[in-house]
Amino acid sequence: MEVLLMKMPTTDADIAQAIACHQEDCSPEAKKTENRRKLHENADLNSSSPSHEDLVDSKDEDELESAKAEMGEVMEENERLKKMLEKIQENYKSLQLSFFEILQQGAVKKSKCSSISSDHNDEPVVVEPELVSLSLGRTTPMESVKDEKTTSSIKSKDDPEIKASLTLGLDSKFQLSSPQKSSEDQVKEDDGAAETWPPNKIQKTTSRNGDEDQQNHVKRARVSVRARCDAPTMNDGCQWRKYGQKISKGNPCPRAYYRCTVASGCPVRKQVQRCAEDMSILITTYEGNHNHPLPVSATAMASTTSAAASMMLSGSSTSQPGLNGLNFSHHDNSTTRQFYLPNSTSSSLSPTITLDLTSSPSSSSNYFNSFPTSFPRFPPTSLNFSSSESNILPAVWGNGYPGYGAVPYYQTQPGNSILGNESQNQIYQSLPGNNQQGGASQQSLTETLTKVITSDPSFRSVIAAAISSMVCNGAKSGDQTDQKAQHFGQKLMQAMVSQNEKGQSSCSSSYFNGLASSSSQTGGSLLQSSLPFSILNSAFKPASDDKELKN
DNA sequence: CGTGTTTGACCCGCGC
DNA sequence: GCGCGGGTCAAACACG
Repeated sequence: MEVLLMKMPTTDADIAQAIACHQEDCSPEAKKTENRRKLHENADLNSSSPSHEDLVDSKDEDELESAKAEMGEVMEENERLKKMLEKIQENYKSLQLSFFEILQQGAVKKSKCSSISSDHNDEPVVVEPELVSLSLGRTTPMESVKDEKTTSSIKSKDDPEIKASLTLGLDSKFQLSSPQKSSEDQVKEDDGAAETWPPNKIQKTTSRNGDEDQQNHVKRARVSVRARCDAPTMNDGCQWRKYGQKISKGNPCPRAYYRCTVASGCPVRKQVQRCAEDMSILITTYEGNHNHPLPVSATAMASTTSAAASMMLSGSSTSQPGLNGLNFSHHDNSTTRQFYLPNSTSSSLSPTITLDLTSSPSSSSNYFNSFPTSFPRFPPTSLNFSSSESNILPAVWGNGYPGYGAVPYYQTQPGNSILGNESQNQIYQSLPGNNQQGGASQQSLTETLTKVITSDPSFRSVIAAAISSMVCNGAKSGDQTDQKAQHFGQKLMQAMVSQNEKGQSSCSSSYFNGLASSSSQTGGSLLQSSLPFSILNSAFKPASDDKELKN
């Protein structure tokens, strides 16, 4: 029986438990439940081999002893929890102190700058101290030294409470930064959304300086979706009109060009091409954002692409090189080549993110990869949501991260993105510094995963949408792996919610509570029946998430 | 007849 | 400057 119980946890359950056990060795609650389970097993074992004599007495004794043992353990747990609470309080106080200290520094700097500087650069002066004060370790270069001192003096970065606060700070930064966007940027965003294709021609006429160039890069963000599909195109819910076909070099299969016909003037285009190495894999590359309401059936993919694009763009524009000592390690070309749009001029100019919904064994080992590219600014990024392997979580999460150019935070807002640009920053932040090399423990990986997902709305929506895509496909095909994926998604959510309820700050748990509750408000989402995600809410209403976060 | 697809021509960026 | 390759256009065609 015990053997059965030991084997009972499927890989999905293991994953869920691995996520739940992200703090220290394992969270107290998890230990408690584990102890209870063991006690229960003992009781079951005893009861499963009943002797006719002394059955009642031995049972009573066992119960008594087990009850005593349980009480002792519970008391131990209680003590441990008390210590943890004290620790959290201490950390909170020191954080608060450093927070006010930084605020004061910011105020001093502000007064200095306002007295010195002329009137035209007021805005950065106002913005910067706020960003610094709330970033808690992620600062502009100007403040990095001071901030490093303050944060390092508080506690080591490995402290989960600190990390939670860090996430909170980043979200706060995100929230604050949004209203700081100048009206000019807002106009640019609107232009980007209402842009009519072809953008290339617009680019020709408008590309004069770096800012506009960046805007164009933003407009041309691409999301590539790899999925196994027998049909000529993937049914993503949108209406498309084919406007061209070309045989690209290096691939015998022709590439088809489609544009969205749901609304006239919609700038969204997609390219559909079969993978040269595996004809059953359909590579669909989306470009642009829809400027019209989408049918419900199309929201999943649209949210995926939008969130993924904005995630990558935000990361590329705001991350700092060598952050937390992380560097990208280049993957073997043999495993990454398939993700490229081969020799695509546009792909080399455009940031491209790949959502891998296939079950290709060659790609199942990387779930957040970055690839070497000839264009250093926007390296193609891959999110792999392979559903065939049950060991989806322990996979290595990106052995490194690209050294994007450092760009001041307040200068870069994705043109058509409704999402914040914190995504990748948080991913960088959450990743345990040097543990990424080879022997990273599963614990740290799952911890990283959890933190990233819980702290980032856009990334969350990417995962939500991607999983939903798998679930939807599974519903059609009845594939067992997709059912696994669905199960995994539910486990993932449950694990994260429970984990957040336990040890972490209220930040993440309320995040997910809000997320779970918001899914009921969305209405009509394909996800609702299968997953407690809300694509629309998570992808397009980050502000509401942050409100939840505050509460 | 309206809508969508096909396909050759054209444009443009990039590398040599 | 030239060639190559990706992306787009638009006339011709197919289909309901």
